[in-house]
Amino acid sequence: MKLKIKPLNLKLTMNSGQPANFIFCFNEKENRFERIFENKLIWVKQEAKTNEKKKNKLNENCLIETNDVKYFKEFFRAKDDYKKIYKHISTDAFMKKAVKDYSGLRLTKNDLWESIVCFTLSSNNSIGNIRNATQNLMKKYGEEINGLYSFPSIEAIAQAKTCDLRKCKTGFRDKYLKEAAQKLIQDKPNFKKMNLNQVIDYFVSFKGIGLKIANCIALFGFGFENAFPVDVWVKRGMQANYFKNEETNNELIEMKAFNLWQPFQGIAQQYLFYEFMKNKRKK
DNA sequence: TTCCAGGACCCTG
DNA sequence: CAGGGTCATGGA
Repeated sequence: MKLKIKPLNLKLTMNSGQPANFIFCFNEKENRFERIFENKLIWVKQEAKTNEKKKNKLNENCLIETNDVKYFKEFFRAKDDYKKIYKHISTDAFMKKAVKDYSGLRLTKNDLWESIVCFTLSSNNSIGNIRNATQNLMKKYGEEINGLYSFPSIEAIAQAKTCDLRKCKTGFRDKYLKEAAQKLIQDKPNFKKMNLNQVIDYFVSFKGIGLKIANCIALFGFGFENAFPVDVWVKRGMQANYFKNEETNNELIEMKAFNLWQPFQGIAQQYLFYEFMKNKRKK
């Protein structure tokens, strides 16, 4: 079935630092992203007509094909009005360029438990390693369906042996995963009644989860688009653009982001991250 | 070999 | 509460 999501750059979105990057597999033969969800194979693809010269305008490149419209409507947050969002976060020349360069990068709504695992693994880690560890966990603790593996259940990780988690290349984060699963089972938190700050406070109480990762969970797992994860690159980018390149603290950075982009700080953050890192990585 | 990856913990002063 | 060492793992 066809689904219209406007705007959307599928590859950019799926390969960005969101949980999809770690969980979905790219099927080269079929040219599509696929995964197991609720015991069935779901997939999505987009005709790659994005030649470098043909910039993605809002109306272009928005048609995708999928076998699960419902899942991907929610996943891509189809209701988000990016025309309005782009206008709102294009506060200066830097952000205007970021929006232009990464047009079609969408915030995705991810499963909460999957988000917790992926971002717990992200601590002092690289994208490649996170992906590798996630896939290893899926192979060992997920269920095989059509040659792919589902994401491990909370119970499976709660009952896993720490040394077996370690064998999946989770590194020192092995115990964090197990403890998080056990804590969730024990707490039975009622997230529906929680606002952004309550969600962040709750997850910061987990071992291995600090403010940055808690904000990532709030942003990608809950869909709080006003969450604002501050990592090293966001900090540098914010300081370079809005603090005359002077050293500052996260509190002032969050306040600045609030003043500039509220309530879309989380989406602005993604664009700022990629635009700034593109130029500054490798010195 | 050394350094670093979209951090967080823990110990010091 | 600010600053630094430490934590697995793999790639450059």
